[in-house]
Formats: sequence, C-alpha cells, structure tokens
Amino acid sequence: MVNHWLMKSEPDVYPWKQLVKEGTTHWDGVRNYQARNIMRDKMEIDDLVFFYHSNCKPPHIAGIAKVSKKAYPDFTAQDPKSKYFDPKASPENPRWMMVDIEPILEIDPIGLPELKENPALEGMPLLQRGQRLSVQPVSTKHFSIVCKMAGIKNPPK
DNA sequence: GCCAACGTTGGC
DNA sequence: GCCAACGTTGGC
Repeated sequence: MVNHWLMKSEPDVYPWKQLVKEGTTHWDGVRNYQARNIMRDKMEIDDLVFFYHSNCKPPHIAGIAKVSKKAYPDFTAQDPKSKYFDPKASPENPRWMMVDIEPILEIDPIGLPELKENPALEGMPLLQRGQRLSVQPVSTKHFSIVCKMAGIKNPPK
C-alpha cells in the first residue's frame, strides 16, 4: 500500500522540467521539522508524490513523481558553502533529512484555483488556510480525484 | 510588493 | 516555560 504526498518547489529554484531532465533528484533544503519528520518517518520507496509549483501564477501541480530512496542525511546542511548550511548539523547529528524522487508522469498542470473549486477535495491539506508545509500528505481518495481532474486514464499505483 | 499565517529564537 | 520579536512562506 503506497502513501501519497505533495512536495512543493518553486519553479525558479527547481522546476518539474529539471526533474524530468535529470531523471532523479535529492530533495535537499527542507528545514522544517514537520516536513522532515514526514520524510524520515513516513515516506517509503514507491510512494507517489504530486510535484507542486509554488510561488508562481497560478500555483499548480505539475507532475507525479515517486520516492526512489528512503530518507538519509541532507548533506547540504553540513556544507558551509551551501545556502542550506546549518551550523548545528553534524555527522553525528545530521539534523536534516532528505529523500530521492524520480518523475513518473507529466500531467496537464492543475492550478490551485481549480483544486479549490472542487468540493470533492475538501479537507485536502494544501487547501487549508495558512498551509505552508513543503511536504504534506495527500489522502488516497484525494490523490485519485486529482488524477481524474488531470484526465489520467491509468493512475500510477 | 503586501501581508497573513506560521515557525523559530532567545531573553527572562 | 512563556512570549515578544523576528524571519519565512507563499497566495494574492
């Protein structure tokens, strides 16, 4: 039984297209405990992920990816040259974690306004007011509804 | 660019 | 352990 997630990225920082081009990426730079805990404790290989573009007009889901490697230390936290450097991170206590993801399906982008208009998506964390979590859960039901909205005939499982 | 919402920090 | 100050996120 796979879990479903949504991960936010700003298109200026790391767009969906780049993930497609590279074939895989490590999800570095998460510096929020709740988001880290989800990656560290909940994410399993083959879990499905909506790749969400935030901070653009309109914000949208750009594609579907899957978890390809379980959580491991985010090495950028220990690199003084990285903008994600955290002086409190160390090899003994890496503090921050990341997973690897791979693209599996490009979709027609679904905008945030469109998601908000669909009453069947009520309760989806992304749509909650003030929701800033960059890694968040998506229920199996909501996942399949969004897939339908995107016109996907055979949703990945 | 604004600002509401939220998380983190640090003095006490 | 409280909470004010500050920083960040991200929709609008």
